[in-house]
Amino acid sequence: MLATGLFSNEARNLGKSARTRARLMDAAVELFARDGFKAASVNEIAKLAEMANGTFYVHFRDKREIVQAVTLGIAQELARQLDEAMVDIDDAVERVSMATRRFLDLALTSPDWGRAFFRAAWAFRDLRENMLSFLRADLERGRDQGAFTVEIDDVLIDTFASMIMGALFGRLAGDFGPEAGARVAELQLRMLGVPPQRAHAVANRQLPELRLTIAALPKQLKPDPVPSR
Amino acid sequence: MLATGLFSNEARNLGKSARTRARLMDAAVELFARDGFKAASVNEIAKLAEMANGTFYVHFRDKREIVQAVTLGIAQELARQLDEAMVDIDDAVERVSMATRRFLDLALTSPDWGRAFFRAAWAFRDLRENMLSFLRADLERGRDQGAFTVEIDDVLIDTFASMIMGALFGRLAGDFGPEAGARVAELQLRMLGVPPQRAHAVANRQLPELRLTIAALPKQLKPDPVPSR
Amino acid sequence: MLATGLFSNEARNLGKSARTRARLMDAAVELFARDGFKAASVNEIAKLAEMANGTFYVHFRDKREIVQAVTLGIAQELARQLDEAMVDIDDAVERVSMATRRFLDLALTSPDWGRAFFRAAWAFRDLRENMLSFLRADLERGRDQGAFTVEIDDVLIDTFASMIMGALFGRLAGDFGPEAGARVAELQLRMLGVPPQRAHAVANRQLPELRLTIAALPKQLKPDPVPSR
Amino acid sequence: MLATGLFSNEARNLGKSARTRARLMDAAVELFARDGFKAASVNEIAKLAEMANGTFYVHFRDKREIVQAVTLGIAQELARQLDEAMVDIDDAVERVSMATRRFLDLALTSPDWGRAFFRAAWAFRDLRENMLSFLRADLERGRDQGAFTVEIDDVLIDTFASMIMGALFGRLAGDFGPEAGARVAELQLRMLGVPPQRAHAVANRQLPELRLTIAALPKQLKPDPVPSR
DNA sequence: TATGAATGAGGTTTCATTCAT
DNA sequence: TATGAATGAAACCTCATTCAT
Repeated sequence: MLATGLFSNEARNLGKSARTRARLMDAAVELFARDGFKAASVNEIAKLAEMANGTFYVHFRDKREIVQAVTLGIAQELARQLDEAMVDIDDAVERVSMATRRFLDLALTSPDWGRAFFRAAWAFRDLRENMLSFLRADLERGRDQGAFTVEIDDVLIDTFASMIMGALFGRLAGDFGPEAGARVAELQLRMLGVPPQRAHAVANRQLPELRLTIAALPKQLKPDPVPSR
Repeated sequence: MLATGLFSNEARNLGKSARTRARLMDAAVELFARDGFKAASVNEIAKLAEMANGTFYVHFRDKREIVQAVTLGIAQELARQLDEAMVDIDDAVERVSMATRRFLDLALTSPDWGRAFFRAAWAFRDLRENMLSFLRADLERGRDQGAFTVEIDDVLIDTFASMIMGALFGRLAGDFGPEAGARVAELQLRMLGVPPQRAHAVANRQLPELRLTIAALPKQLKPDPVPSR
Repeated sequence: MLATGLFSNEARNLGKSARTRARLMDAAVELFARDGFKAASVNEIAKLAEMANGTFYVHFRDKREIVQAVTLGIAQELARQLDEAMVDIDDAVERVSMATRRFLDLALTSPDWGRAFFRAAWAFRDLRENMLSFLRADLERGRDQGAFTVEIDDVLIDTFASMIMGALFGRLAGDFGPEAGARVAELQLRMLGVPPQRAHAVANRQLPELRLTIAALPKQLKPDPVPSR
Repeated sequence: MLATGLFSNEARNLGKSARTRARLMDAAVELFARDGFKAASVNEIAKLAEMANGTFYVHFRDKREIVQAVTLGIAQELARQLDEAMVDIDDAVERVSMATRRFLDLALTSPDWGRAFFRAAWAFRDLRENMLSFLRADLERGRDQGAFTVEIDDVLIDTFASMIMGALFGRLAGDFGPEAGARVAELQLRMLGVPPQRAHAVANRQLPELRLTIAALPKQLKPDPVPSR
């Protein structure tokens, strides 16, 4: 019955409608990851979710809406889990390293989510800016703590994010193994001005096991006008 | 007559067939940049190139083929020009800074090319690896010259490339101005272990004016099996 | 709660089932008037009636049935009210003038009803013939009273009706004002052979105020085989 | 091969594209007549025209466009033929009688055209007003010649047209025979103030045989905002 | 080579209707 | 009675590709 996707899991205790909607979203994630937002067809989503194509439109006004729901759902869930994982950490150097490494772990927990997130990151400015604002806070914290010697500006933040996304891509493509997260975190810390030894030490510190929890549902998101799909 | 695109320019002294083909490629670049590879339609390409849709298939076996031709053509041309710009430089620190800054300048000379390149970079592994091999050479040179203290591995190279691509995206989206290239180059040098002052100095050194030349034509390219489209 | 339509009003003292049915019919009239029989959708009718779409099929076997019910209901109600308004009039000249003028007034009391009636008139032969039989009686009365010099045949009756429908259309479209009824009645009387002065006088006579009452419910109606939809 | 419709006939000496387009228009007329503009489907039109559904969109941007082309084509052709038939007649009484009778003859030459015209008349204000302007000219001529005693206003013209349309409907529905045209013309003349004997005489005068000729092609037309389909 | 009409599979979306609750 | 999720046929339209000229 395939009710195995993460959205279905989140919705397993909700009403029938919510569960059907979640099944569609799970199917959509899978196809978005494989084919992209544009190439994935509504009919195929419905077929993969094992329901009639008309059913799709009972739950989503149109294709745009499921793209938004899936995208936002993934972003929110990743952000929530990342936040949870970092709640106890105060040191900015640790936080920045943790953010990169944990984010990659989380996004790779379900490669479909990772792939869909990767696509969405280029397509939706809202989502991008939302993620970047968290990053900015930690980078500024590091500057204020005197740990980072580099100036914090938009280019830095964006570049920092690009390094993470590059690592995500490499891992999804199978080019890199699990150690890539630590490696990229180390490079980031070097870039920020953390002394090489400390950068290496912090970035390679053993992380506590990843404990996954499940949560809420999405709302809104509007696509970039320009460089999307 | 629109014979103004870069491919048409390259082909201006070739036979009629080559010139027709080039006009199609110029039209394709424009539409690929605006709509993506999937959404750009063959009919629209032919219309923009001011010829009958059937003519398209005289010059390309199918849509895949023009995507490859355009993509590879752009990559080769960018690589050629970049190479030319760097031919006299020996110092790896200078080379690496120059590569990032010049590449961005070149790719933004024609935003359509930049956009098409950006899309292609994620879609075609061959193209990616081709670009990365040049990078690797310069990074290893820097290590051998004792300028870079960081270990050179695949993750580093890929990360370095991601930083460039992130900057390209930001510039195409209008988020960054022309200074972004120098800024990213500086961040890269810091990451590689170049002392901050030198990194800043080299990355912000005045560049010789960009002199554009025109050249050769493409052949082959196969798309990634997995995370493309 | 919108229980304000004419059918709901008629059914206000009946059982709950009848009232629900009436609410659906009121919603249907509104949408039929706006969109036509074909374009009005069952889901939209139910939504406008503020109930679940499934409820529709508790009260009507299918869409055809509500079209018939609404159509016949409107026709019967218009005929009843027209009849009531004319019950005291004996002179055929007065009756014919009154029929045209009052019918237009009645049909325009609720533009939705007028529009729906207009559409139905071309679509349902039964309804048409039902209306025409009343007309025939008055025309024959006029002939027998010596007021009309024209021969009474099917073409005359139909033509007479067409003049009314044309006026209805013009008024619904906003092309004509309230005076159109008198004008058309005058033209009809001239056509029938009433002397112009008398035609003018009778057609422009002040009408007693329109007093609306409410009444019964529909049953049956079958669509024309040929030139409908 | 069905290349028998009137549009195909008109286009029989034109290029292949025009002939295909005409075949589609002939098929469309047939289906519009039977099912209405809304209910007739593009796929069915293509099927009836014996071509692939995609071919439809080679010749028409969308369904609206073929509705306009067919509608305007019919109206123009009917107007042209009617004009031709009346070119030698000066007497307004004769002209008015001729217009009604000949129009009905023409429209019934091809019942599909008649039916499509009937539908279009209610749906497209432009078309309606175009036809009415010809009518107005003849009615004013009659007034100026002293033949009509009635006042010429919008309601009169519209009513006059409604009488014709009513007769067309009756003939299409099979309710009336060929004599209906003369009968309606007589009623119209009576309405206008022509003395009954003259009205009868003129309306029943033998008409010269109908000689059909073929002609030009359509351009433009926009649908009514309000009371259409 | 070049043309452009023709094809038909497949995309998104709507909608009358059914059915389990 | 009432609900509303589910269905699947069918609507409009797009597009890569073929083919006769």
